Amino acid sequence: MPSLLRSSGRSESSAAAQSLRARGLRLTRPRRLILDAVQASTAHPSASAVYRQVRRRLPRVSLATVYRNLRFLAAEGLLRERAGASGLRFDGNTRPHDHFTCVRCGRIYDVPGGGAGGGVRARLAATTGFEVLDHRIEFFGRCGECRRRARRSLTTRQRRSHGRAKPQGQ
Amino acid sequence: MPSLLRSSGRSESSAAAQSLRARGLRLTRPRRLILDAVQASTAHPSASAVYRQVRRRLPRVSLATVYRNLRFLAAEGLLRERAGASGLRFDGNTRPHDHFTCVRCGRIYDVPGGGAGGGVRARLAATTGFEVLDHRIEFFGRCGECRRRARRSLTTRQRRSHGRAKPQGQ
DNA sequence: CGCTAAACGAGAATCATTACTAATTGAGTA
DNA sequence: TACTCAATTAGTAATGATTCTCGTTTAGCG
Repeated sequence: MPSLLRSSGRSESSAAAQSLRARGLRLTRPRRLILDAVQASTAHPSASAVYRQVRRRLPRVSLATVYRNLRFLAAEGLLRERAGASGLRFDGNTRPHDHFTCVRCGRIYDVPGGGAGGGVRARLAATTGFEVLDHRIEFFGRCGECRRRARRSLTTRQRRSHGRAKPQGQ
Repeated sequence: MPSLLRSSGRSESSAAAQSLRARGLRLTRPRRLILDAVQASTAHPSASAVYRQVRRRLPRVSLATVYRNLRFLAAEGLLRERAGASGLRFDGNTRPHDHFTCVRCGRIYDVPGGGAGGGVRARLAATTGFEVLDHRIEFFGRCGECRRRARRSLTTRQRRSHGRAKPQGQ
């Protein structure tokens, strides 16, 4: 059949695609969708979350393809990989920033950061003889939403004279 | 058989043991050996590294026991759990400190830290409405040993007019 | 078109971690 | 010292995430 309505028209013309092409690499449709899924999310998705998302548009995509490309895209610097208590996560925000993890709901928030980073890093470089190439700062605590929820249930508890509230995992 | 040569004499008298005992918990021999293994190491061992170590003195110990107790001891505050690119690691140093991971050899070093921490934390608490309970700072780069190694091979390379050095994983 | 390397999909294989269960052990008490 | 009960264990099965393999498809280029 002729090329009517071909979902992936001719080769990508985005900057990313061109940069890859120059090295004999391709920004295929699965790859593009995986990148989009991560970049569109602020939730620092896991590999399987990305898989679920990409599947909506490309139902036959394989989980292996998702893993393979998350790695690939991270190596190309188009996204960032980060390991934490909740396993591997991916971050479409490649600008320097810090993270805040809510210990109650498990959500990971981006926080402006960067500012203090330089100082922290300089301090270490001066102290040790190590060559510091990068650093990461993570905060743990309770996000605004969970603080409110906790306050509310605390009030309820006091009113009803009940036991302690049960925290829920992510 | 009667109790000749019982490897674990009478109950532990360490502060940790007593604190646990007060709550009906025990610092058993496997548990004690697991704690010792982590505390004796500066290498931030993985669960299986601890397993290998404990096995030397207690060959019949089970891997499940090691995992169970690493968790238990972390919950009791006797050691710290940390997740990173190289999976779950355990840290016998419960004082606040930061970490430096060498991207070449994979070793994780403790770095004094703490000092700058407070400021970093205060900044975030002020910026967002989040309640910050804890934070973690990690540095990445090349440790002294690896820098020396790199310099040496660089020299060699120059002498022989070769291509770029191949970094080796951890 | 036809070629070649890049990339894919499917499923097997691997690895770390957790769950389960019957047996053992420790600490207090009769 | 023996008894009892809950805590803890060893061993092993189950789970879940990630990686590997391999036969097939596809993009880009002559």
